Amino acid sequence: MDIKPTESELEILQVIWNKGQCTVRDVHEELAKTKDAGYTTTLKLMQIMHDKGMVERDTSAKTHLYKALFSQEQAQSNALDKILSTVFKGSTSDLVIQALGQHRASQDEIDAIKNYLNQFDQHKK
Amino acid sequence: MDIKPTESELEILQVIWNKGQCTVRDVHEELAKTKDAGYTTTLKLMQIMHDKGMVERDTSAKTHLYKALFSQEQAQSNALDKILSTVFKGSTSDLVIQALGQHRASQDEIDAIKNYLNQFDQHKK
DNA sequence: ATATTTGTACGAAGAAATTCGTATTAAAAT
DNA sequence: ATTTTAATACGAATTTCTTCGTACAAATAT
Repeated sequence: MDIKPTESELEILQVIWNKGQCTVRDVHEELAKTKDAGYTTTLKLMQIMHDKGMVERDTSAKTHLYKALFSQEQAQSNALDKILSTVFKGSTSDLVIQALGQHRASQDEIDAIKNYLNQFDQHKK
Repeated sequence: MDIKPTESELEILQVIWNKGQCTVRDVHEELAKTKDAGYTTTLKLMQIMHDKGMVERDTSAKTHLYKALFSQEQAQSNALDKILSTVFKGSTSDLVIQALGQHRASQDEIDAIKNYLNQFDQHKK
């Protein structure tokens, strides 16, 4: 499958990933908090996402229920690949260092990353 | 300034960042290696980028010379912000760990990151 | 039962990004 | 000098994304 959600599609997917399953209204109310778009706009977008095969939906009841057909992790992986190739010349370490420099991580987060790296070392050894 | 290059614009910027300075032909030949678009398409895009204030150009000679008006680092920073908010729920450590897991870093890269993290610690202390 | 509310379907307008053809001019080659 | 090549300018077609209005159907409230 071709995972390349547009900007608006990602906004919607985020809501779906959070709730696991959503009606159009769920998504719309969530988006309405930070944005103002009409209800039918959200509806249409979700229908298009369905046409594209990004989400599935249960139409057994009047109000349809949508689920994502790929995980947030897959989207993350894709997003990383994309920016790695478009702005980081493929250098993961550049990306990591820049990310850490830019958004101060908490000590816990830093520890988590260190642990991760250490695990890696042991594995290599 | 508003830095939000489109997909095609990023492809072009990459070439410009690499060479530092480019003619349309430079860019086009580079892109032609992996893509096939007409020369005037690239030209037009670069003109639009100029209109948008993304690049400057020296028109003193017949063949114009283009330079980026923002650095790759700025674009990186922007790209990171964007995917952090759209697919990583703002969690830098998630992003970092996923990036490391996905693209095996070399030992040198891992060391570089560790050093970076250690520096951070000392600073905090 | 009827009116209102809540939902989907869908066409179409609008906006943004991409692509390309043609005109024109400047430089280079013959 | 003239022809050919290489460049820019720019309008316009195309495609993709976004937004919204209107039509209609089902559920709910009166």
